[in-house]
Amino acid sequence: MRSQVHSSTQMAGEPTTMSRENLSRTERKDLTRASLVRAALHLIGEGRSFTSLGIREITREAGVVPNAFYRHFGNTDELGLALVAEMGQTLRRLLRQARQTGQAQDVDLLRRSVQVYQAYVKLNRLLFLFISSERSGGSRTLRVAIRHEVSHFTSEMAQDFRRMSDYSDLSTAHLQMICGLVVTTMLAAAPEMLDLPEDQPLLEAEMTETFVQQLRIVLLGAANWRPKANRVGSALHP
Amino acid sequence: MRSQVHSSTQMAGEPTTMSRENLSRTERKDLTRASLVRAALHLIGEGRSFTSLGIREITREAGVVPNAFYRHFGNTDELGLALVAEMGQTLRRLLRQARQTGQAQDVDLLRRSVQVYQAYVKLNRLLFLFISSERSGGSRTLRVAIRHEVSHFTSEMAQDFRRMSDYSDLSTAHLQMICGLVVTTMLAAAPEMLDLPEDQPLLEAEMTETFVQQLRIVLLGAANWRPKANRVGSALHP
DNA sequence: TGTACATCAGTGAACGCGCGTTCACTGATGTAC
DNA sequence: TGTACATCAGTGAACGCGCGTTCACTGATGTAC
Repeated sequence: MRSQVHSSTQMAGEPTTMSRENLSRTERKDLTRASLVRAALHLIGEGRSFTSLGIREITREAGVVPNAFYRHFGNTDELGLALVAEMGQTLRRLLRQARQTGQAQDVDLLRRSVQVYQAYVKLNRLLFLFISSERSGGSRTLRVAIRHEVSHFTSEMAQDFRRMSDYSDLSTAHLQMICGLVVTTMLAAAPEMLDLPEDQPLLEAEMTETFVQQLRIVLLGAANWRPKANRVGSALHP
Repeated sequence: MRSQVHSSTQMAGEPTTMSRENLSRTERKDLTRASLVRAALHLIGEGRSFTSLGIREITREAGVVPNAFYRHFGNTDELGLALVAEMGQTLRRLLRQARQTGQAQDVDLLRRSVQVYQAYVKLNRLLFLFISSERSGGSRTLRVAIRHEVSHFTSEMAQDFRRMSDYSDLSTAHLQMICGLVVTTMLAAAPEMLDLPEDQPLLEAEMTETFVQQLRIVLLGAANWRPKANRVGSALHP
């Protein structure tokens, strides 16, 4: 293993420096794997799109020989799937935290949730950059995987909605449709949050406000909306 | 100019075969330029992402020597900007057509508009594939250009909303916010429409229905929503 | 109208480069006895 | 516990390939007189 220390950023995959000593072979392998994943994320953070990353580029960043890549992944898409999995976990954590926040009786549940979301997007900046761009940009494999995670997230959110009195009489399909709208709005907001210049708190507050208003409109609409009977039928036989 | 005929697809940029004869130099140049743009779109249609297209690949598809590319564009991003411009025109045409459709007194304006939109997405399939994937995936230059076209489109839509009685008392900023939500929903729906298998009319009807319901919820919410006074202030000084 | 010259869209060959992937290897870690 | 062998994460060199970009060019089109 090279001792080469590269780039000044903290590699989150390696808890402490020189931690490779006193580890089993499996543990060391996992560290290398993690550092490949972190390297890819780090390159994304420098403005590269995941799709355009190459094996040599990633291994160079991770401080490992190109060939070593194949001990962990068959190709870059497989590494991408690891990132998608991480994204799935992040979204699940997000929902859990939003739920806790919601249980404390709160004057403005929506605004609190938006703040939780915003904090999450900033905290997981690189992951959100990744999914924003690969959700429709990248390889078919990645797109399918991301869509899968997102629809899973939507379903979990629908479960939570079920418990709220405003929506308790809606069918599962309709709840899914409503949460789909919420999730679309959330995911569209993420890249805009990430593009904001750091030193513009006013712009950020404005954007947050717009985002809160949009979600409020969606929820207001959803609370007042009820399906008309037989609409699918009439769409099929107009 | 090579006489090589390649690929079985109709090149929309060349109105009739052998049309190059009897044309001025400028006209021929424009034809080549158009065929480069069509070539890029065609490759997108084969599942390639625009970001990953190379100059050699595009010129090969256009039946022209790699070097010729530089007579028309400095790099692939410049070609992308041509596609963005085309997209802008398409969106403006869409709005015009939706407006005409709306003027005929119609029992269900929203559903009609959705049908117009769906037809447009299918008709301009490759363009919508392009913007879906480059909107957050590609180069910074392209992203900015696309975002610019989209916000222009949003503003025009806000103008149209202003004339509707349900929203006539809202400020420009609020109309923009509402239309932003509508546009986000529309753009998110496009790739899903395009991913549908051709031979599944039931699935398509279901998706259309979901899409109509989502927009109905947004409009219903927007019609009932009115801004609370001083909200930005309270967000800034919580 | 005819001629001499300028322009310039597209050609064809060449370049250096970084890529993905292969191969045989090394030497520390793990395992069986 | 000690020894002999197997495993396998990471190495280093090499390969063939397609890429972007350059250069001098060709010959039809356009222009000036």
